[in-house]
Amino acid sequence: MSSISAPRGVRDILPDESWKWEYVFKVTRDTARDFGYREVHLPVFEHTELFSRGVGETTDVVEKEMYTFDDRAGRSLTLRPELSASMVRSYLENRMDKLHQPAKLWSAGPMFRYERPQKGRYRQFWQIDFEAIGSQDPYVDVESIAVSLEIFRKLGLANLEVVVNSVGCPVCRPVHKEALQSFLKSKLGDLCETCKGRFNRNPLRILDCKNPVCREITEEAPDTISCLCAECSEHFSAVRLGLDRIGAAVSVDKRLVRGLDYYTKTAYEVLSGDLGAQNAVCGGGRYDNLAESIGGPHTPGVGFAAGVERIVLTMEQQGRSFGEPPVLDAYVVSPDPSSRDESVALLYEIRRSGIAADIDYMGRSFKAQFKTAGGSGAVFACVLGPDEIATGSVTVKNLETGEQHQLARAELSSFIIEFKSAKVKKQEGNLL
RNA sequence: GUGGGCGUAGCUCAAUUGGUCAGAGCGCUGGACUGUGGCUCCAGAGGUUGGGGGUUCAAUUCCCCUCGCUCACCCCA
Repeated sequence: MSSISAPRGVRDILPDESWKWEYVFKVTRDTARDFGYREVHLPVFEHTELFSRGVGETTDVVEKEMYTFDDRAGRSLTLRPELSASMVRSYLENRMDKLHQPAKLWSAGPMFRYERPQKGRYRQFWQIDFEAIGSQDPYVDVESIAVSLEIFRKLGLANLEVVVNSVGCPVCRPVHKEALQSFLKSKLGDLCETCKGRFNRNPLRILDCKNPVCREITEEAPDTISCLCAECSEHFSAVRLGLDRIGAAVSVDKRLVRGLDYYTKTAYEVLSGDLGAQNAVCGGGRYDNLAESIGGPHTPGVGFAAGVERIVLTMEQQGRSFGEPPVLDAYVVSPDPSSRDESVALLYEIRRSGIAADIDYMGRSFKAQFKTAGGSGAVFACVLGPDEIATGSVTVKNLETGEQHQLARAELSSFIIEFKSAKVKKQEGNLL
């Protein structure tokens, strides 16, 4: 095959899968409404500076994973690798600080990172993102975590591990950094190569290293929690208390460190036990300095992002329901070429009444049309041939029961609609 | 960016220790008396065995390169 294929690391979400995504988005949308978050649509590319300053120059994401290019006017633009920076940019640019606070916003869409593709890791991947900007109340942290857990609960996700930590603020971070560096100084030679590099640039990440040797060494290392300033410490206990109060099963992981520089205080992650190495299904936290780092006034904020591919993957792994896939209500069958025009007219008639319907466009035989009708998932086959035209009727066959009768053509739509609503009621009855 | 595994019809896979026309199931298309699907039966279409090069009388099977997939490192959603 010499035809063009999709670039590495991206994939097509085809109909057999897209309806599952729809379900995830529906649950997300409903939950957003329940929690008072409103949807925004943000651009897929931004000024490169937004990310280099917002996310952090020394982060892996910015250093080696961004899709950056110059546009025709020579501006450096970047395909967004994450959403928080854009969300805060939008908040500032649209003066949302003048509106009711905090601004509770959510969004969903594709993100782009140049990484080696792997299970649950793509170069274009979808995130759902929730941000609450403008408040430093610990209960907003709690709510942010709660939103994500509620979405996962509704989706039926199990085998999740929710971990939380506090990474401090500009006051306590340097204290911890120093304590950590002086602790590690003598052991520097034993650390893995990447951690040696991290020692000066980003020592915090050494705590997060999965290398067993590094883990061993950092076992006794000072954690962020022990170095928190009074304010951060108080905030963290309030968050934990709040989580407790709402009954969220969350454990503290002192080693949890997020990869993006803007996080302050609360950091949290939701891990799935049914994914491979890429097991983070959701990550987030507080970022009280993000707005400042991109040139705005000091503005506190908390949020999280969840990976849609990973959510769907986990759900599939766990055999969760995605609701019902969309199917047609009716398939119009034309027994004879002479009646096709009328059949098409009927098709549009019933579609206009809100019935999902289709017809053959391949010149198939009568028999084959029925076969297609059966395969389409439609409950009804509606036959309109010379006989029916002569009597102003249409023959309706219930493809599930095999029952068939002739109706006046004008009654067809209401017949199908009534059947559908009766079916829905029956399903609801079964649920009760 | 680094390593391991893999790459045969639309899909899932088989086969040739290098040698006649590369197979099956599912799917697709058509048929099994005239206007009725799902089951069954029959038939058909569809592959220069990811692409390129090399070794050989001969390669889908061996070697190299490349592209892609996959898993792990890394990173994270």
